[in-house]
Amino acid sequence: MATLADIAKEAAVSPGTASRVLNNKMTMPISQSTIDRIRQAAKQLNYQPNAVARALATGKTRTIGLHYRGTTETMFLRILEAVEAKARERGYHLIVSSDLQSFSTQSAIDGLIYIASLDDLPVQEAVGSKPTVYVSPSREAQPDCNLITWSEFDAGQMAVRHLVALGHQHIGAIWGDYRDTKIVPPRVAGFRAAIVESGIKGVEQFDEFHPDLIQRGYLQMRRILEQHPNVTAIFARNDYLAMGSLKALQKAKIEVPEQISIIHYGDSVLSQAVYPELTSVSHPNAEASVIALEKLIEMSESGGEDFPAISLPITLCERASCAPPPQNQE
Amino acid sequence: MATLADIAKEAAVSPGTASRVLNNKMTMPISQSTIDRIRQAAKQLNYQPNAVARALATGKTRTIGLHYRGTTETMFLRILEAVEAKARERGYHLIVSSDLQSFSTQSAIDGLIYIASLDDLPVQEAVGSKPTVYVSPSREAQPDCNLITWSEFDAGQMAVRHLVALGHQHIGAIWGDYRDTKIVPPRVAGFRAAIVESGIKGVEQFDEFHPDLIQRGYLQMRRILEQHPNVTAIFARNDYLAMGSLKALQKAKIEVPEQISIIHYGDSVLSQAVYPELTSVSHPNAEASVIALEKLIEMSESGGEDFPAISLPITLCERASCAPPPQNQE
DNA sequence: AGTGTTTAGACAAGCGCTTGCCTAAAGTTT
DNA sequence: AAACTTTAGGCAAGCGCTTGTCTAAACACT
Repeated sequence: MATLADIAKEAAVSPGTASRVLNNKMTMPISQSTIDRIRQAAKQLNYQPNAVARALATGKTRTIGLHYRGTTETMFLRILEAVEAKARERGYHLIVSSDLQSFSTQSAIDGLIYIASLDDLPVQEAVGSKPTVYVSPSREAQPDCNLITWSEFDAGQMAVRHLVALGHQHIGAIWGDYRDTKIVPPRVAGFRAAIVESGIKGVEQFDEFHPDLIQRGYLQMRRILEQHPNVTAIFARNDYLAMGSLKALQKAKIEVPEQISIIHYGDSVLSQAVYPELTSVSHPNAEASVIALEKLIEMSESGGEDFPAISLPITLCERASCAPPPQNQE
Repeated sequence: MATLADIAKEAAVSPGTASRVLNNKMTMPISQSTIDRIRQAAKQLNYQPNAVARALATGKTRTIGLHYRGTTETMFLRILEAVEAKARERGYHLIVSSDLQSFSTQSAIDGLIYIASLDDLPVQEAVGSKPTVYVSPSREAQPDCNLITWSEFDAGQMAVRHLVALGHQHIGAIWGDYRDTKIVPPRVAGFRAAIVESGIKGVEQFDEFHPDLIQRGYLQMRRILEQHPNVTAIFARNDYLAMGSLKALQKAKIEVPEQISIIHYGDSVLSQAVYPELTSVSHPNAEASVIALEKLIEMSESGGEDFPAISLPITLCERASCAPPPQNQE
């Protein structure tokens, strides 16, 4: 492993000069011949700067922490790939952990992306003085909260509006159980608001607990089928619950979407893996995380200030699981 | 941010002594009172050692690179979580990237886990002198290859044997298209060997190209249905192809597993998200990656030597998609 | 020829931590 | 009491790189 001193010696210059040349930090005039000599020596010795030494000297590791947690699971790879591609483009590395502790102990990161899909309270303290950007839906937006967010209310509303537009008059919601989360309630509120605004009938289901979300969706769907046979469309709170609901319908030999339509929140690879492919309301988690990265880099490099919440739009992703309700019903 | 010098001053000792105490590296006797004083000063000043400086001094970053690539997608989170939990336990961090380049440029890792699900050729050069452990199925095992592997042949064989044990006599394989990979052929070989050993009929399908694997599975399943209506069981090469096959069956209103059974290779979250839940032959990718991590740490810390391939067993994960063939058929 | 201004690069002080080596005081042995 | 061993801890040299400051040569100008 060649060091800067090696190449300095080879090129007969001081390490300082070599450093400036190789980093293109020409804070002072340097003759072309010297530049060439240094560059060539570096090439010849296959010089790779020692990232650790550089980090110590500059105080920047060019590494960003990515903290994930919650039900992001099916989305995670998509987020990671997007963020990582951007990081690579900017010459950054990503340290990934689902444990905040591991970021506090070490100080090897320049900043932290905190993806809170559930309701973890962002603990500013935990990361010491490193800048942190939060990616989280519907959080209360304080002035300088460094938050990239989107509206869960809109998500609930959008789902219902889509179904209503198709002609549905009786919609069931599969909530799973959201008593322990803080981000689902706005989604529920959006659902309810849209139900009211459309003057249609909505039924909500959140009993039938089961530790496995897919199973929970299955059980709750069955309950809806038993108790509300006239429901023609279902809104599932997340992809796992949607999978469970679909299972229940398939098992009951109910055609989707001919007899019952399904729409759900949070489109992931799962949505496209099943038959029929699921129409979904999709949140901009990956995009938000990429923006978080860019903000973080900006904060770290140019001493950017804390910023107010940035809100991204929810989108509807139409696939095959929604159709107009059957004619001869209700 | 308190530095070691700060706490040394506070405790009225030299930084060197403080370092030894806080790292429990008592290479020399130190009085209890001094120890207490240092510990207390550290606590009081909320001392967090600077990981970068330590890394520079010791030559160890306590960070491992994780390089993933290929069709690992649906498995990835499982692998990551397993590896990360172990890393955390050992006080290590993980830098994740799907681009090898980003590891070669920086020297901020102590070692690299190279997960090659497809057929990337492990390029030793690319990572400089850092120890690398490969996680890959069925690769030729050289003496000191630092490889954690498993048998794809066994996987193909196990799938068929399971179906045969259930009474199937006519099995179809959905291969997708494996001309561009090096790891699928052994799986195919295992499939064929088991077909021959059982004296039953096997048909294989790998035309009908479509860039999307799920779609490809769908199309190929349809072909099998058309051309080999007597097939009673399907082995899908991977989870995406299995999803597509299942879709095709569901669309054709064929009951799984009552009319046709499905088994596939590579159990992931997808296997459990659909109805019926898919029986699968599952590879030890996550376990292998964890072992890779441990090996790497050992190599880095105790100067462990290169090691020969470690082969892990394939396992069968029985779920709901396989059953005996319908009685009245063939 | 003497003074002022560029130009080109050397020097060295860190960044914060680790660790081999050295020394002083205290205790032990005869 | 002299010589030796132990105990306790200081000292300082790095790790490899960055960067502010200083200097020597080269050039320009009267």
